[in-house]
Amino acid sequence: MSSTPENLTLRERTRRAVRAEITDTALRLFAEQGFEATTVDQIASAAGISRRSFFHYFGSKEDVVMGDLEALGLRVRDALEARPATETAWEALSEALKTLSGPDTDAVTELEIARMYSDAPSLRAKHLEKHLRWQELFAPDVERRLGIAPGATADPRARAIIAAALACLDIAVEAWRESDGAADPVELFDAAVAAVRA
Amino acid sequence: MSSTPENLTLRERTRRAVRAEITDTALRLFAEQGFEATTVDQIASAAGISRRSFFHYFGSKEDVVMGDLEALGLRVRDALEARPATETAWEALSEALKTLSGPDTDAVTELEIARMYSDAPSLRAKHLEKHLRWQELFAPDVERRLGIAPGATADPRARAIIAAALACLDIAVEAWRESDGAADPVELFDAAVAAVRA
DNA sequence: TGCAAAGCTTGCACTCAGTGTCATGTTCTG
DNA sequence: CAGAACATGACACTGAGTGCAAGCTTTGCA
Repeated sequence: MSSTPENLTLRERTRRAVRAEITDTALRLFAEQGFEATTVDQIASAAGISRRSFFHYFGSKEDVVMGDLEALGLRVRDALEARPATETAWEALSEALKTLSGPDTDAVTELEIARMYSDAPSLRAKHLEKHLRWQELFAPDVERRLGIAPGATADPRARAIIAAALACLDIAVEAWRESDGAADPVELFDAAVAAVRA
Repeated sequence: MSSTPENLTLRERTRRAVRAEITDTALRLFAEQGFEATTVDQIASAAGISRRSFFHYFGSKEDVVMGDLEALGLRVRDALEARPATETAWEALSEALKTLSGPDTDAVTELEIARMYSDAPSLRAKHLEKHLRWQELFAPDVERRLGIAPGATADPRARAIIAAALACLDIAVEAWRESDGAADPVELFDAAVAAVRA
């Protein structure tokens, strides 16, 4: 279920190819010069497109690094909704989030990206913004598990649990980066969750 | 311990006065036109200073709204360290954070600010950034309470608890804003914490 | 009291991100 | 093949934020 299904329109295929090309170019430049020191003009001309076209593909410089967090969020949501109804909100959420650390993720690139986050405030900021989106995505399921009428009230409980779980995720990734990829991210995440729930 | 001690140099006093003046002007404009629709030029000329001077007082447009979150963080840290050593990390943190909701806070202004957050992404982003700073501020005390050697390891536990507590705080404020200030923020916070720790 | 250092204000010029518009070309659909 | 839909790039523009230098005021010290 990945890598460019052939039964796609030409436009769509080139679009994806160009997008990938921009991403590769940009990540290379970021790794070489740092995120902030790299301008959109540099990325565009290195990728052989115009500055304007860059912004047809990505809403912001940050978006290149973030990848498709929206799609990732949807995947996690699906994993969450697939967990048995008998599991508590915390259990189901934790397990769903662990699907992010699949074997298909490229650890080296991930580590490079994680390192960028640590010295580019605007990147961290956008990332946290995305988590706010995820919060809404996961809320219905978590509310169901808590037995709250969905979306009806301004009940903070579901959102609090989700936000806490996402915080654990971020902390785990951060600790993983600090260990230079040596530590096991899932273990770190479990440790974080355990500490929060103790 | 507030409002312009008189034994201060003239420069310092004027500096504070100007800063306050800019803040008032800016908040008024933000309330009238919205945060994003208000430009720094507008704020500067409405406050009777040059655009350049504005940036001598505030690092960014967002900073005007945020106030002195750094100082606030220090206050919370002090409150945290003043809690009895017998309290758990969660207990101490919760109580320390509740000092933010003192009787001296102007609910009307706070509500207006909270509303701005909800429709200005850059504002939310900067706010979350500040919380990252708070995390470092609170970490030593929390590590002590957990019995972790301070700062030595990449142990995620202290950071996770702090991040979770701050998430509860944000969620509580958000819910409070949604209730238009009707609900009790401390109750909302407690509900959030209870849900997370359940 | 007077003078030098330090600080404040401002204008100007600059970089960079991001957006709107429009003309030109390419691909898709029927 | 015609027309719709989309892609591209050029141009011009806004708005945030920074560096620099000139001219002023305050302050601290001799």
